[in-house]
Amino acid sequence: MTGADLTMNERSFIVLPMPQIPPEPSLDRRAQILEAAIVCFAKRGFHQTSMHDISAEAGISVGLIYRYFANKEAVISAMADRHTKEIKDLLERARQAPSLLESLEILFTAHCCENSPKVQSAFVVDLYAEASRNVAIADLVRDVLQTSMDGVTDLIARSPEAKEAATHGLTPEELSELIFAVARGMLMRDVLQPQEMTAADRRTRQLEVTRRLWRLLFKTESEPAYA
Amino acid sequence: MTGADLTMNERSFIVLPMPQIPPEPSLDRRAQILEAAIVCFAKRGFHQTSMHDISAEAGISVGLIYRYFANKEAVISAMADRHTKEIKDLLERARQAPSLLESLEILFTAHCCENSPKVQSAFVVDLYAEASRNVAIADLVRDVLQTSMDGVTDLIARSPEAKEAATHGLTPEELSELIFAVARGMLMRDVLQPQEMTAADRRTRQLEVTRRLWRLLFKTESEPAYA
Amino acid sequence: MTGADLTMNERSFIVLPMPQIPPEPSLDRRAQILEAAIVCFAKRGFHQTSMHDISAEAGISVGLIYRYFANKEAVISAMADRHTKEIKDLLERARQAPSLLESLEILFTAHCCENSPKVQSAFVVDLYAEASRNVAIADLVRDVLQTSMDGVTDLIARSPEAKEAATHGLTPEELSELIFAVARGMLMRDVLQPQEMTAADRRTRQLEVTRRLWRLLFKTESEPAYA
Amino acid sequence: MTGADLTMNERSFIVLPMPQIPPEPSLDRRAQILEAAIVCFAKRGFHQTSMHDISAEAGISVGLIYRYFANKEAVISAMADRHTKEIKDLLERARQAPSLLESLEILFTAHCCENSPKVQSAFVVDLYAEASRNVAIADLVRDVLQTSMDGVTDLIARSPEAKEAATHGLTPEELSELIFAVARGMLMRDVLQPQEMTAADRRTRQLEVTRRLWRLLFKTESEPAYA
DNA sequence: AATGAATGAGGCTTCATTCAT
DNA sequence: CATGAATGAAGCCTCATTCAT
Repeated sequence: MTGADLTMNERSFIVLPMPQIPPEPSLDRRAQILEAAIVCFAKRGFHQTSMHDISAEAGISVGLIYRYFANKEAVISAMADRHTKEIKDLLERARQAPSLLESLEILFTAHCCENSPKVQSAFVVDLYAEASRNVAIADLVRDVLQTSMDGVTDLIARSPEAKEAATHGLTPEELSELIFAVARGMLMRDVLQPQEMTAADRRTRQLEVTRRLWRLLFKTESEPAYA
Repeated sequence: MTGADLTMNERSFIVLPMPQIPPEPSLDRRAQILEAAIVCFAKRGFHQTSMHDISAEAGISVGLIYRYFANKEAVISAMADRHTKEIKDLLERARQAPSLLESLEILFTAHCCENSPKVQSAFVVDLYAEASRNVAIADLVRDVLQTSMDGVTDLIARSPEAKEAATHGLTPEELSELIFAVARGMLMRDVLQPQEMTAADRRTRQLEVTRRLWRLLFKTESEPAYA
Repeated sequence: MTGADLTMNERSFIVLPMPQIPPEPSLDRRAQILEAAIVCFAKRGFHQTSMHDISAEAGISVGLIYRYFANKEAVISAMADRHTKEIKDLLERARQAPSLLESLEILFTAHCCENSPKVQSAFVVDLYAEASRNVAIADLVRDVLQTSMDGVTDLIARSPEAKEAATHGLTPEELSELIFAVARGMLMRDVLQPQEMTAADRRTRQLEVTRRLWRLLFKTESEPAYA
Repeated sequence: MTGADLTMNERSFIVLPMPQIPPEPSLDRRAQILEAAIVCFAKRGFHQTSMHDISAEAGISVGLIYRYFANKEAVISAMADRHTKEIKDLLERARQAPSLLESLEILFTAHCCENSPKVQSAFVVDLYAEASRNVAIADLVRDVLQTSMDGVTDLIARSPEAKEAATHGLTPEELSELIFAVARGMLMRDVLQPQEMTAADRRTRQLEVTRRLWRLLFKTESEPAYA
């Protein structure tokens, strides 16, 4: 694993999603509204975001939102659905990475993208907060989490690295659980960072933790320590 | 680690905090209000909780809250302060545990207390969400986190177990960071659990993860697997 | 007066208006819209009916309504005009009845028609309510009322039954006024009936009152009581 | 029945209710709000009256209304309840009149009071309109109507005038039904009168009709015609 | 100290109306 | 001629905050 890999990963984020999205003119109205909504939600939280905030961010009138969403609750739900899809996409991308380490790097750095972070950390924390009092959201989040964890469990089970390594008597499932706990924990920490911190800086920190975790879980003692 | 240890940990929660607090009659009004506030905040979140909710929960009038707090913002801040103190108490208690494992168990199960969890997971997630848009809260949370991490770093550095163990080339600080990431991640997961889940069940799950993590970080390969 | 008469009256409603109106394809758009409007108005009232309700009921777009009516107010006005015409038609039909009693029966049962009551009681009550705050509507309703009353006054004046009868020292005009008061009062009562009540049941009740009134006004004491 | 009686009746309305009501300062808030509400409702109708209209008329803030009523619907309901009580009071007053004619006069002129008409005709018409689409209101109106009719049926049954008179083979119940139909019908007509018409003028017209009706129903042919 | 009545700004939502297609 | 997306004003309601008692 060298600096070259890092660059490659970085490109895979920046190059893939951006090109086919022209600013957002012909983009479906629902999508446009959700795009505006996540900006507001990440900035102010669900319940401090007013419908006016969203409409202003989207550059449309308030009333128009109601042509696409029954009410504010529905916007939040749709937002949660969108998040679900993005997480699943992310998982898919992680699955296709050439190595387990790179898979983890993808998962851990999804929110560190200058232009279109797949995962806005503040939004996700808010989503969990909402889940604690909205059963529908809780179900949805639990589901996407389970799917993701299953995916990573699978990844680990198939991974030659993982097999070789002494996995400390932990099952792939347990390893996956630990990995996701760390990922959530790091996301939570991310919201404490000053807003000025760049995506690149966040990414650097995340990669450090990712590699540390990877070494811990999948490197045998005999091998020379990484880096 | 036996059933006895478990009981001991449990007592350390229930016995310690209760005695010096006679139910809450002469108890300072501020404390009474904060007590009511956290119930509401955990149930509904900061911004869905109205001042009336708090006054009703406390059994006093709305106006009275304003005699003790400048405004709602101040209640949230005071709440965050109180949380800070509780976390620091928790750290203190963890420091005094006879072993590193037990220290970790204390840290990981603070929110699994039937009667008065020191740490309400929903509240903490909300606090982080708030931190993402309120610099004062962010500073405070960052500070308490740093203090806690420093404490655990120190604990690890002093721990004979840790020293003996091959710590995979990770510094005590890095280990501490990982531990807190997992702790936060597990807290976040906790809010997804159905409300019906008992404190005991939550605790069991937390202890499993704690021990798994401890084994991973501090047990050398040569030693026989735990349990 | 027998069952046969009743049937005849009934037919006079169903047979007369329908034929020249082929369902409503080539039917003028205005009429189509008004047809939809009265359904909505009777169901929800003028001001709880939205333009969208009307357009949906008519199976057209909202915008199209504005091609035929300047605004909602204009729809209500046109509706009132339509009502005026229907009342005048009704009067004409009543005039042509073979006897005064039958004339009254027609007037009193206009709103008890299964398929297309000429007079929807809820609508009429709403129209009067509107009249109380909209001078234009008030003028129109007053006018149609006056015309109708004049018609009935005339009918009474010409009626042999009425002449024969001791009319209690009341002029035809006064008798007409009383008749219309009762008619309005019964219409008002009709809106209290449960929606499930059939047109036939309503009609039966109306006929009872009509005959009672007729007996009262136009039967001499000496004659044997009716029915 | 002479002019003297008329004067007496008139006084009985104006003198009785007014004295004990000082403007309306200490008057219960609920009552104050309802007082403002009926003014607005009579002027604009239920659904064109905004909560702001009511608050402005009452000289209070909008929010305060919600301390006394759950929502607008509740204001309308309370208004309907109040109307129920007023009608029952009216009935009581009518019962105590020395003669049947005077009872009827009271019932027919309740809405013709300069300062505080017991019955605002526009409001009542609106109430019936509302009843046609709100079952709760319909039940209430039906109930008060039944009670009133029963009261008058009873009055008729006891009345010596009525017994003497040939009541045309109509039962007291049927007579009562007819009387209330006329009363409702006259109320409905009242909303067509220009707003400028004074209470005195309305009253005069109502008294004419009342006496005409009374003569019709309760005077035997043999007696000399009234007036 | 304590109450809770009162205020009014602000949020969600609806709907009459317009207008580009 | 017809559509329905779009606007924005206005209505209902909540709630933080104040203040007279």
